[in-house]
Amino acid sequence: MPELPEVETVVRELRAKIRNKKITKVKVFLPKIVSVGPKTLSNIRKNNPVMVKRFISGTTGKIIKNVTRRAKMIIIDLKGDSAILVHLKMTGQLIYLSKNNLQKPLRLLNIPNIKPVILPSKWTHVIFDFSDGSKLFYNDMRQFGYVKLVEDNQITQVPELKDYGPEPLLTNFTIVKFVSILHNRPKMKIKQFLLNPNLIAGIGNIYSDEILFYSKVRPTRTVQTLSRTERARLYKGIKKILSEAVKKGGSSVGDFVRPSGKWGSYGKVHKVYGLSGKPCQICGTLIKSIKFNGRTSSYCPKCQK
DNA sequence: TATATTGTTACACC
DNA sequence: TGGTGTAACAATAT
Repeated sequence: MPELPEVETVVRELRAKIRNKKITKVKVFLPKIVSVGPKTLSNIRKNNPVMVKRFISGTTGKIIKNVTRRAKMIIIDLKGDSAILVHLKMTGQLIYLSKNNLQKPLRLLNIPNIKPVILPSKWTHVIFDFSDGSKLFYNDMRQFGYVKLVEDNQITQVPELKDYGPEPLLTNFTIVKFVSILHNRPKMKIKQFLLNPNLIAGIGNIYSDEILFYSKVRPTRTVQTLSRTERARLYKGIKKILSEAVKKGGSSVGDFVRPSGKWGSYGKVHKVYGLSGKPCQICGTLIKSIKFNGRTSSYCPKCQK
């Protein structure tokens, strides 16, 4: 379940591995995963065979200029004014293997007794081959993610990209900006606020729970009830929790693995997410799990007010 | 077999 | 018009 830190981890490792490499071959096993142009999701899902041809011809032979990120979107910049956008959604993976590692079995799920596999697996939907014999695999068990090719001049028309809020780890995301966004949404529950990508980009269910624990604020509080101190703690929490998770290479909950096939270690320091029924590490009170707005939230009833 | 899962969009309502 | 809340959607493992 990749959120900002996981996607950032993928982007950094991928950048180091595939920059300046040439795509020599592209294979698409599941047509609906790929698309061309700044389309909406509903248009992407049409399984268009012409789309697949255009995707393959538009990417084959191109050289990778850079790999960057906006919110949870991976942007693979190609020389010649186009880019491949990859959204991993719930269970997407981008796994890079050098020529020497292609036959090495990988444990692709963070489940103790899962069998190692050699790629492509049954969940591999797209493969990019590079000129040095290395390969990039797009795997996706739930098939919620997508890979789309856009011209650089279309990038601002991609709906999900143009609507994203500020990047929380950039220096231009200041406390003044944060407080003003809060101010515009007085009635929203803080959990929902943190999860909304149009307000702040890149925060999902794991890190919103962890940020709220750090800030000592319950997920059900509305924005207008938050004190000055709590707003400041939330701001600090967003920066701190996300940047520490990036340092540790993400959380590796569920299906997230790094392009190298290794796992991030932030999951080991989760304080509330996935710990429902376990004692709080600060006060020993049992972590509570509630569901609202269709999402599960875990929090400590004593530490979080 | 019913359910849980999550990022994002669609839509109804005020 | 735009903030807000809710439902829907993708597909599969358990």
